[in-house]
Amino acid sequence: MAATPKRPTIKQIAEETGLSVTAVSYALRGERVSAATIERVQAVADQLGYSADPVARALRGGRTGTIGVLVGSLADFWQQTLAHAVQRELRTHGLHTILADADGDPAEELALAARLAAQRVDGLLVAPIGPAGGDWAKLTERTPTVTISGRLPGAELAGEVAFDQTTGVGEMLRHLHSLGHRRIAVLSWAVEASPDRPTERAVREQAATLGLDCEIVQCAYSLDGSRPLALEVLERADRPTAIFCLSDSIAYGVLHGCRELGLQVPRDISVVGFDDHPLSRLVDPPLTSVNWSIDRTARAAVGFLVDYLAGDRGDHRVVIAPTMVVRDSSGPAPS
Amino acid sequence: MAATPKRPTIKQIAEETGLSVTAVSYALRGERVSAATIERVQAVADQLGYSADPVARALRGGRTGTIGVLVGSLADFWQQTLAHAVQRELRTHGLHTILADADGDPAEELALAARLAAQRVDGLLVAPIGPAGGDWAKLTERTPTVTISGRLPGAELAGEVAFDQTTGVGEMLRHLHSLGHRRIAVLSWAVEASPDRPTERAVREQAATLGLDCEIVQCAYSLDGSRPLALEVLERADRPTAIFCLSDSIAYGVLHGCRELGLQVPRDISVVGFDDHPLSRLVDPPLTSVNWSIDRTARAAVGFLVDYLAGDRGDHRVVIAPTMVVRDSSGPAPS
DNA sequence: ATGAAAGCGCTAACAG
DNA sequence: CTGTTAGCGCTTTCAT
Repeated sequence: MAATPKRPTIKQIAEETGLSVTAVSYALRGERVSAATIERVQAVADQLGYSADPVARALRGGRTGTIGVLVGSLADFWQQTLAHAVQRELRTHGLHTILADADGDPAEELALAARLAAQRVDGLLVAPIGPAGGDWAKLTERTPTVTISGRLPGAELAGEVAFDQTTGVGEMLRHLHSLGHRRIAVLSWAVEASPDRPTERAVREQAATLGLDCEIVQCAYSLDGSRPLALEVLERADRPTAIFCLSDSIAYGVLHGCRELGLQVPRDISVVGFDDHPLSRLVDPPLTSVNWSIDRTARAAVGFLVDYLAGDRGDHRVVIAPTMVVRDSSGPAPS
Repeated sequence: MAATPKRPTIKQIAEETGLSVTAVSYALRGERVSAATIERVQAVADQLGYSADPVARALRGGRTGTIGVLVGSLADFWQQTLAHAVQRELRTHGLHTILADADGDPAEELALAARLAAQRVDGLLVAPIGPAGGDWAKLTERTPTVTISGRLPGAELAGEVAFDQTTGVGEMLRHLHSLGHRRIAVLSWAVEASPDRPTERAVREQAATLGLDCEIVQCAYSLDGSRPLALEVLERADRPTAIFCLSDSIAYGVLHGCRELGLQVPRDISVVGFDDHPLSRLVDPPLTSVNWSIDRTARAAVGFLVDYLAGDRGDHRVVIAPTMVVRDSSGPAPS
C-alpha cells in the first residue's frame, strides 16, 4: 500500500516508444498520427496496462463521461429502483454514474449537486425531494441538468420529466371517495422542510373539490420511518377510514403497523400508495397505488441529457401520466 | 450554459487579497499564516462562494474524502439496501460515496473498481458477485479495500466482512429437511459466470450430508429475472417441493410465479429466501429467510476502512453470523 | 509570515 | 505526422 507502484502514465509510454507525450496522447485517441505509430503506442500501453487518468482529464477540461445522479432519499424503495434504472440506462449510452443521496434533507441537495458538478460530471440528473431551496441558476448554467419530478429554483434546465401529480392524486382520491371514504390521512415526507410540494397542494385542492376531509401528516421516509407514525394515526379515537401514502415505502410501514395492531386491510382500513414499487403487487394485501413508469422516466431523463450533450437543444420536456393500479388494499369504507 | 462563468479559484482570492496563492492555500486550511490573514481570506472566499476544487486536489494527491462502493447488482433489493446503509454510514464519518454497480457481471467488477481507484477514492468497499476474476493485487495494493461477503483473487485487504454462508445454508436446509422436503431447487445467480461460489459449494455439501436432492439452477437476478425461470421450474412434472432462493429478490419473483400458476405457498410448495430484505416480512406469504444484519455489516465494513485510513492496521476481519427467520412461506412438504 | 516555482497527468495551440 | 510549450487548480518544498 505505501509501496505505491504508481499507475502508468502517458509519459512512460512516451519514453518507452521514444515519442513525445503529445504524439502518444494523440495516438491513444487514434488521431492524426500514422497507423504504425498508433499500433506501436497501443502495444506499449496494453503491455503497461495503461488507461488514461480520469482525474487529469477532468482537470484539463472536456468530457468526463460521468453523469451525476442525485436522489432525494435512497431510503425510499422506489427511488432506489429509479436510481438503478437510470444508471442502467446511462450505461447503455456508455456513461458512468455517480450516485448521491440527499437522504431526505432538502437543504443538502444543492450542496451535493455542487459537489457532483465540482467533480466534473458532464451532466446532472436530479430527482429532488420537494421544492428545493437555494439558487440553482449558477449550477445549472454550467452543468446541464435534467430534473425528474420536481423543480429547482432558478434552474435553467436541459430537460424535465414531470409527473402529472394532479391527475394521479385526483384518481386516487376519487377512487377512495367512490368507496365511501370521507376521512383520509395523507402521509407525506419532508412536509416541514418544503411545505409547498405540488403533490400536497394537489391533495388539498382535489380533496376540497370532492368534499373529503384530508389531513396531511408529516412522515419520515421509508418503512421504518413510517411505522411508528402509522401506529400513532391508527390508534386515534377518530381513526381515518383510509390512509393515502405519498410513497409506497411509506405504505409498507403502514401495512406493518396495521398488522401489529391486528387491523385488517382493507376491512378495517384502506391503505394506498403512490408510486407502485415492483413489490407492491406482492405485499399482503397487494397495494393499490399509482404507477409512473420507471422505465419511461429513466429513459426520458437520460435521453434528454444525452441529446443535450450531443448539442440538441430541442424540446426537452415530457409529462408522465399516472396509471391507477387498483389492488386489494383498498375497499369500502367501514361503516 | 456555454457562457461558463467559471467557479472561483484560489488564484482569484489571491488577487482580491493581494496575497500569493500559497498564502491563500494555507490560510484556507488554517495553517501557518496569521489569524488576521486567515480571516481576511475566509471573508473573500465566502463572498466569492469559493470551495476547493476536488479534482485539482485529487490530481495533486492526498485524500479526496470519497469512498468507492462497488456492488454486484443493484437489481437486487438487498444490495440496494446495503448500498444505502453503507453510504449512510460513510456519511457519519464525513465521507462521500461513489456507488458503482457491476450489474451482475463478474467480469465488470475489476474494471469498475479500477475506475473508482483512478478517480482517487480513498478506499474501496466491494461486495462482489462471486469469486471475481482478474488480479486484484495491484489495485488493492494502492487502494485500501474492504470486502463484504466475497473474495478477490490476489487482494491484500484492509478489512473483510465475511458471511457465515455454511451455517446459513445449513440452517435453511435443515429447516426444509425437518419439514419433510427432499427434492429442492436452489435458485442462484451468476452460477455460470463464477461456478465456484462458496454459497453453492455449501449447498452441495450440506445437501449431501442431509441426503437432500438439491438441484442448483442458474437464475438471473431480481424479481423480473427470476419469474420466468420460476415458471419453468414450477411447471415441471417432477416439481420440487421447495425452492430455496439464494436471494430474497429471487424469491419474490418465484412467489409471483406461484401466484400466476395458482400455486399456494406453502401448501403446494415452499419458497424461502436468503438475505431477509426488510419487505420479506410483508410479502404474501411472509418469506422465510436468513438474516445478515445489514446495519452490522455496513458498520463493520465502514469501520474497518476508516480505521485503516486512520493508520490502524489491527485485525480487520469479522464473520457475520446468520439468523434464521422462519415465517409462513415454508411448510410441510406436500405428500 | 509569506512568496516563487515545480509538478500531479493530460490535452490543445502552435509550430515545424 | 510529430514535438514544444502552456496550462487546468491545487499543494508543497524551498527560499526569503
